[in-house]
Amino acid sequence: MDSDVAEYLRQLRMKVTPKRLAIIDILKKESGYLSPEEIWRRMKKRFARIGLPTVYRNLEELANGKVIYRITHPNRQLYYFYCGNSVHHHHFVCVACRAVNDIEYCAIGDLQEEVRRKLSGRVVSHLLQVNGLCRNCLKKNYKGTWR
Amino acid sequence: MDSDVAEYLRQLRMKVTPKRLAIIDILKKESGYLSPEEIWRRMKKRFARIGLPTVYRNLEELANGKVIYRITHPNRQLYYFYCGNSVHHHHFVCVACRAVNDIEYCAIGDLQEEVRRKLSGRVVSHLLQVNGLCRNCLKKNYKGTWR
DNA sequence: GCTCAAATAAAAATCGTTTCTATTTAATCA
DNA sequence: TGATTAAATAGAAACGATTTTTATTTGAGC
Ligand SMILES: [Mn+2]
Ligand SMILES: [Mn+2]
Ligand SMILES: [Zn+2]
Ligand SMILES: [Zn+2]
Repeated sequence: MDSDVAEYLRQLRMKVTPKRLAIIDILKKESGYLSPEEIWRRMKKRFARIGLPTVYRNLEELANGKVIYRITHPNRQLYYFYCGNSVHHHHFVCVACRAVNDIEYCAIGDLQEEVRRKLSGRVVSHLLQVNGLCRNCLKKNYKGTWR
Repeated sequence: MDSDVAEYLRQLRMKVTPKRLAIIDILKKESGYLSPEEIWRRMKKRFARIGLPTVYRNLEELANGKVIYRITHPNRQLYYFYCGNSVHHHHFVCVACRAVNDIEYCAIGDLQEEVRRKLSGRVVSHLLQVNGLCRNCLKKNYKGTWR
């Protein structure tokens, strides 16, 4: 359970430090995305000394290693969430409660096809994020602006 | 040609100022996206006095009015481009030369369907951007990192 | 032309993020 | 185990893209 993560970190040639594990644990327990500062606040409950730059650095490294992911937020600040799903997929983000859920559908095949046929170009990466209101926030009739 | 823009600005209740028109004109003439500072540099060739905050403010307001659009860049800074296509579509962005081309294909119907069926949620917006190398940069064998 | 809200210039501030440097720690191996 | 060493960290400082502020100018309506 936690040893998967440790093993995965070793594969990435990253040291298995208590703070790294804690950051992953915090994100695992959260259903939605968090900002570096929010993660830092939670870290301060677990560690007497923990610097904000450490949180930033680890978040970036973990995202590089695909242990965690970023969402694209209209305020253009950084937000991260944990996702253990290793097959290609995208995300449905609740703009009210910040919950992140997997979306299986991806039309990259058709997109590549159109780029090749009409533009003679080559697709290198793509970004698909679906935003909206999750089941719960829909029930609560949340007036949806981004959080 | 330029009066379309003026008319459209009036519809948006925005004053038709020379600087606003110049910003749109600069973006229209560009095949790719530009940063606020790059637009400012071009503006300084046309106006003796032009402040960077004016450029920022106008870019945001024009984007709100859908006269221009943003791209999502990995460095999380602001970039804008002009697009006159008024039907729903997405963009293919060349990471080498910054060219932006329209993509017609959009699977929003299927995505909404999946969100409703599997998550009982409601889609409010979606973000689809395809990145890669355009025809020309492919020819030049450009080693593609983002610009 | 006159009026007034909107737009602007210029300077300053903001603040999320990154960099720097000395210190600590995890991993390796004797 | 203890020594070694590169990676990780704390804390302070810097950074810089973007935003705010205030006085001045300008476009639109009459
Ligand atoms: Mn996922
Ligand atoms: Mn377009
Ligand atoms: Zn995909
Ligand atoms: Zn779409």
